[in-house]
Amino acid sequence: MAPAVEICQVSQHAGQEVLIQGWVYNLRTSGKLLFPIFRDGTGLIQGVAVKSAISPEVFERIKSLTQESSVKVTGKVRADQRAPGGFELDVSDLEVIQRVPADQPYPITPKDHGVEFLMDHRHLWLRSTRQRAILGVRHEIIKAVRDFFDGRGFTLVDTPIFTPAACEGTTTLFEVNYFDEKAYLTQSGQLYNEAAAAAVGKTYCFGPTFRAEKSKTRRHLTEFWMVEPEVAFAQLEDVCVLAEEMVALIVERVLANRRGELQTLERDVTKLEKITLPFPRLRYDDAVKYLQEKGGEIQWGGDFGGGDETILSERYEKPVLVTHYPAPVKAFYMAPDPERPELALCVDMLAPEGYGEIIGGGERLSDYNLLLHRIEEASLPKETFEWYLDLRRYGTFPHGGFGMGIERAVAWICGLPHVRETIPFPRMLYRLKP
RNA sequence: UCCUCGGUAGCUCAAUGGUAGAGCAUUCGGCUGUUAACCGAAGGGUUCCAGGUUCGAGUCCUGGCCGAGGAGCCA
Repeated sequence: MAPAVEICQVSQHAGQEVLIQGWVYNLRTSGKLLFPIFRDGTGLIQGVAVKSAISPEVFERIKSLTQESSVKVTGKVRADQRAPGGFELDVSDLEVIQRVPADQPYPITPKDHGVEFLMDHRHLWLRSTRQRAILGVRHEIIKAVRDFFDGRGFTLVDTPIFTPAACEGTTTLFEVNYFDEKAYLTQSGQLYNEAAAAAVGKTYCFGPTFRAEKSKTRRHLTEFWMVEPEVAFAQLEDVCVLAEEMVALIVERVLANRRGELQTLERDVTKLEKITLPFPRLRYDDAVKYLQEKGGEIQWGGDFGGGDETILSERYEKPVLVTHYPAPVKAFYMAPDPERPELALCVDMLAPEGYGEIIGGGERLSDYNLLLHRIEEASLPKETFEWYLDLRRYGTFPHGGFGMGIERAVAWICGLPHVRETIPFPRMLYRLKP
């Protein structure tokens, strides 16, 4: 029996007989020649079956294959310039695990499909070459993030998904029944990260977050994954440096390890190759001036709209760090600028090519009285924040951190028009299935 | 939530208010190097739903359902 080999490894088995286990990607016939293409999750390989070279039963079995039927194929690997992957398989035997019935064929054909149809068949759509490439890049980005923090002495501390209250207001929270009381699905691990930072100094969390925003745009999901580092005694500049170094590493790793995927996605890698340190910095004041010069409607004190972000991010070839926003547009826990208390010591990173905000963070408020005042000002329930206030009662400390939405980062690096393809099973305003 | 656009064969789309059609997919046939193969043939329809106008509605009107693009808000 020939050894089982993954398609990505066939180049090491040229001239040998191997067993490929996978699915039928496509089948072309030309009289007494058959060209089935197989995929196994690691790649594609074209098989060749010549009628005169194999048994009539095997020939008929291959000829009657349908798209996405599962098979075990035995054959000899041969280098061939005519084959799409450089190697093809001279099929000698084929076992059908399950033949997809012809009267109920695989719905996703190699032709065009609409968004709704593909989203309804997301569980099958994932098998396509393009979706597999995105999954690969997403994996690489997450691994790079983990390696980045692990390599710098950060401790991963998991934060809860059920929470008793909002981080930033309750209007955008998913409410769930928690026995006899209400709970909410977390929208950020931020507050818990601050507790963890006092325990381990440098921490990060990575997990799903939920926002019940009725946002229907190309950059919104109701469930998305976020990585959030928090560092004791870090100031705004430290946070900015941490953020840009993390993003630079992510891009470097994807370029180093996922060239093939980027090519599949037809990503212009020259744009990614320009993502080198340091990234440009821009204060909110100057950003507003720039936008006004460009004819924008924005007034000082307002937050940027999607169009504003696009204009700002298209000004640079690298991500830009925008700092010192007016405090009212930011979360209650942001530290004020000692020189201009109306400003927050915060930073947003806007990805280039109009991809918008991928990172938000800054220095946290460490003064007990001011934090209490902000909580009351925001009409937040003080009782549920008692534990958070404890962090200021018992050895309060300056600290800062940020959060990066994984899906927006994946969309940017892959060059995708919509975040729905960046996560295996997207949850959106009008999409809960499959 | 608001604005705009759309819903016709399994899929992608056509069809002046007048016989519902094409490509792909499926089935059958042809082809010994195909590259989303090609060539020939066949089967395949509650035109999203409910009303209305009309001699006649896929097409026009009203309401609903579903989806897409955008806005606000955000990562």
